[in-house]
Amino acid sequence: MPELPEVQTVVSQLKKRLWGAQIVKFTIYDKQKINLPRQIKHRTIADIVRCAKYVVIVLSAPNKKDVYLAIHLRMTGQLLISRDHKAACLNKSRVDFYTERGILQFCDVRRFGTISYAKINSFARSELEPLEKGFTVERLHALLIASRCNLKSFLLNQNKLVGVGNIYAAEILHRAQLSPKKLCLTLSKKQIIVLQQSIQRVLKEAIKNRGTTISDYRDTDKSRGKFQNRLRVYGREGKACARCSSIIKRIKQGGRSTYYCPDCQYK
DNA sequence: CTCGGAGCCTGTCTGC
DNA sequence: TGCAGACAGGCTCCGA
Repeated sequence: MPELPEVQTVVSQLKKRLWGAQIVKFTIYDKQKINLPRQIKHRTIADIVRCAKYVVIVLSAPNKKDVYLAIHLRMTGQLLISRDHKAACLNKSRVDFYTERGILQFCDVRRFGTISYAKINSFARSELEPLEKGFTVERLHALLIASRCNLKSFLLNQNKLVGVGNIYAAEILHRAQLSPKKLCLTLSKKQIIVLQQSIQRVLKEAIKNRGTTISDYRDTDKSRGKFQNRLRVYGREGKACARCSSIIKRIKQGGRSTYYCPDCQYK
C-alpha cells in the first residue's frame, strides 16, 4: 500500500490529533514480531514526521533525550486512532498505544509492516526526498546517469529517490510520456526536466487527494483516499488511455506489474 | 552495480 | 460449493 502520499496523509493526521499527548500505556498483541522497550511509557509525543515511507514518532521526557518510534506500513499496515477501548476492540491490532486523546492502533493484516525503536533518528536517511528543495533537475540527472537500470526500477529503488512505489511510478511515467523500459542513461535533458516535474506533480496531487485506496489503505479515521479515481494507467490494463485512446498494457518488471500506454509512452 | 526470484504473511479473486 | 493457484500497494536477501 502506502507510498509517500499515503504516509504523508497519515502523518499529518497523527500530528493534528496526537501532538503533545502522552503514552499512558501500550499493549503488544503481535509479540512474535514486535518488541518495544518499557521506556516509551509516560513519554510525550513531541513530534510526528515522515522520513521516506516511515512514520517517525518523536517521544520526549523531562531531563531525558528524545527517542524515536519508526513505523513502516509496507503493504497492508494502517495507523488508526480509536476514541476508546470499545472502538479499539473492533480492530485487529498488532500494537495499541493508549493516550489521553485516543488509542493509536497499528493494524496490519499481512504483518509485513515494522515498528522499531531507536535512540537516534536513523530513519531520516540521506537519500533524496522528492518534495524537498534538494530535489533538483541536477540531482536527478546525476542519479540517472549513474544508473544502468530502466526507469521503472529506478523509481522503485528507495536508495536513490524515496517515496515512490508501484502505483505512482506508473502514473509518473505516464504523465511524463516515458517508457518504463527506457534506460535511465538515455534520457535527454528535456526529458529529465519533464520527469522531475511529473514526480512532484503526481505526488503533490496524490497528497491533496489523501492518497490512493485500491484495497487496504485507510487513513487514521479509516477513510479512503481519492486518488484512485484519477489514476491514468495503474490497474487499467485493457482500458483506453485518457490521452491517446490506445489500450493500456500490463507487463512484468522485476516480478511486479507495470502498467503503461505503449503508444504515448514509447520514448 | 543490476536483475530476477524467493521469502516474509494473509485475504481475495479466478478458473476448473 | 470446494479447492488450488495466482495475485496484491514493500522491502530485503541471495545468487547470477
